[in-house]
Amino acid sequence: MNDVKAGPEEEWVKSGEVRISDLAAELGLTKGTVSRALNGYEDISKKTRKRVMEAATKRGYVPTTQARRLAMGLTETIGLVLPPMPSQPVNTFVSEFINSVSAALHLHGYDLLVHSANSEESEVEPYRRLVQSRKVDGFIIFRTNEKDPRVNYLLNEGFPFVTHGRTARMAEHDWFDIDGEKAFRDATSHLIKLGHQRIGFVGGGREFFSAQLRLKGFRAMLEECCLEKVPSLEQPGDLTGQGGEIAAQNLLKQTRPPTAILCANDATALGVMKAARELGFNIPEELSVIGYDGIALGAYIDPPLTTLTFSIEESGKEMVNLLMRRLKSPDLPVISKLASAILKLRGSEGPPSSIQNKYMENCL
Amino acid sequence: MNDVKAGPEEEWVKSGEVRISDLAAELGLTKGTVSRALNGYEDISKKTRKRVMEAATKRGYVPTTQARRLAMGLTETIGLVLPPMPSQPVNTFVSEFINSVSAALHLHGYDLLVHSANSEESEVEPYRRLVQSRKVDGFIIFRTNEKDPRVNYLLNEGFPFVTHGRTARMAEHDWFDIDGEKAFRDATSHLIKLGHQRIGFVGGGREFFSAQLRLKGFRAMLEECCLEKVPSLEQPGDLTGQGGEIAAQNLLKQTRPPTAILCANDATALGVMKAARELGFNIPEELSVIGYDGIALGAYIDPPLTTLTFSIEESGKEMVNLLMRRLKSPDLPVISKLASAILKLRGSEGPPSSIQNKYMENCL
DNA sequence: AACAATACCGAAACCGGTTTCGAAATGATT
DNA sequence: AATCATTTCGAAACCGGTTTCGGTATTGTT
Repeated sequence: MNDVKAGPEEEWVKSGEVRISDLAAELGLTKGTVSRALNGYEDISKKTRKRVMEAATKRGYVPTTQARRLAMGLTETIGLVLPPMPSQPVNTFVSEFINSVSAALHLHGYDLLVHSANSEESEVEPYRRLVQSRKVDGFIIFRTNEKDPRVNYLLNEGFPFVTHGRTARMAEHDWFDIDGEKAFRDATSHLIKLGHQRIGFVGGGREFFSAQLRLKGFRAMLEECCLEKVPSLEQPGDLTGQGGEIAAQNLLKQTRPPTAILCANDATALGVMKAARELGFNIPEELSVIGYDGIALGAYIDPPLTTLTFSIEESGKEMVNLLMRRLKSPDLPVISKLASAILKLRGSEGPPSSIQNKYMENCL
Repeated sequence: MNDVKAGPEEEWVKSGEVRISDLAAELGLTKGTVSRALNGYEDISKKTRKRVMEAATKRGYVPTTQARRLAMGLTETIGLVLPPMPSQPVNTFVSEFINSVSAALHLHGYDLLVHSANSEESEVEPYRRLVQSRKVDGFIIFRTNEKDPRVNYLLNEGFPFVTHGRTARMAEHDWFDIDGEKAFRDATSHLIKLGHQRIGFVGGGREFFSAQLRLKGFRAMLEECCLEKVPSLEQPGDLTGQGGEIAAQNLLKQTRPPTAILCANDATALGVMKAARELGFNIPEELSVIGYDGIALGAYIDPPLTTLTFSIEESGKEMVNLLMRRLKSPDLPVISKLASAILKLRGSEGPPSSIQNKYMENCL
């Protein structure tokens, strides 16, 4: 039933072979008229419009995208450049994100062009190429840095884009972000309420703005609860499992190790848990661990990883909305959207062992 | 230094604004001549060619992709349709795959169009749309089923594509695959050599050809080693963590549970490990578990997951090579490439506890 | 010096659509 | 019935390139 019998005398059965001029000739019209009939122009009589549309569906006419786009002067394509993959990609985020962005774009008739970044060349080079060759109408950018060369280039070029994550120039471009500061305030508060007094933090690289904001939220809540800020409990990381391992070793080998560790993402958290196991810390009895990202895998490890999670689907949808708005009216003021993450308790955190918990009454 | 000073009198500074006709006018040539000069035609004198190319680089001329493609009658774009994401996506594979495919395509001057599959419509619908609107020249298909509607459609349409994975019609199309049969023979052999006699298997859905082949390899090695085939030790799965959990419960609640479980992929293996923990089985002392996919996360759980792994980068590269060959000469005979997975020992397997191991001498 | 061969470039068609403009046909008005 | 407004469509330009074909200008041959 899926077969299409294509006799040699009816080669038109094969889809995608009929052009607008064929249709026009068959109907005794010009291609201009056919085009207007199909595109809903008002200066076409109902009768001819009907004739045209029937012939079009009967013959399976679908306009050639390239020609349409050339004529209309737009590509109906959005570019997404994958950042160079870290050697240990725990990136379930990326595929889900691509999926949701692509689906959202499709609703607007747009396509998604995915480009990979060659790590040998400059970060902006792929963007420059795509802009110059006019392959895309706009960009989706994710994993922003505070000072982001991509953002600088595109702003300078006046080329439309939306970022996932804030930047130093966030007042000049549309962006979507998760409120990581609030998220980490929440997570920190949760740990403090459980009784933790010494809480460690493993961040991302200095270049990741979002990681900085998470640290900020962590510090803010500590201060709000009158807990002293201990510099040695704040360790840098690189958002990978390995980075988490190293940071955790630095934390747990201290004479007074923390009773809980907040991690800038789940990959880091997994590294932290690995290091903790190897150093003989039981989780969550002797060490609570909380991650950020909500990767599904976290539910399958032992103990299941408590994490801050957000809807990737929503992220994609919102970003596409922002971008479409920008494309439609380039001169509108920039807008942004901040979504919040929620703390998904799964079991890798709990109250500290009672011995460690002797300063509880310090604060309210 | 990243700034481009664009005075109002030199709007040409902005990239992407100069057309081939502008160049031609400036040089006193026709656009046809300019085009041929830039594209290396032989009927252009060295002198003019030099003039043209210098002017082109000076003015930053880059041909408009859409126009070029329309004129040349090809899209230089390859389509990749993401299968509907399972609710529990442990798909680090997908992003890595997209990345490698995209990078490989770029070397050939091709772009990657990523489309998401709407789960409400037919599986082939996205392909049909992309073919009819002539948005792509070919497809990369992955996660094939034995009877694959997408393959049927494209074969019927005579449209170029390459699959990652075999199908029932693999003699009719180019494909790349990992030798899952051999991989599971190896893994099974490894377990048998460790002393395991009762080995469980958690497969993928019946529809996944690759999962069937893995089962086949498992059975083949059992037979080769004179171990009896126990039907109750072969459990179906669905390549998700949840499926693994359920299957593991079925296996481990038997009166004589297996001492090792082979899983059709890593997500399944994680589910199996979770269920095993909950039922009180220590891994690897009381139960060995082996997965398939080599996801990086497996190294961070406890115990680290032993798995069959292969190079996703190689997969992408090889598939692109096959597809490019096909596009260049559509009438060449179909070819295929089979790569092998290697067993990455990480710690989730070991010898069975001695009590269970009393039938050792049954076989050579 | 006359003629054939070659190098080089212009002209124009083409890819497959969209959109503007004007003219013909139709209908309404007086 | 003549005039005017509307409806409806054809003609042609256009988007920005590529490619074929043919005609000069130049060079090489005898």
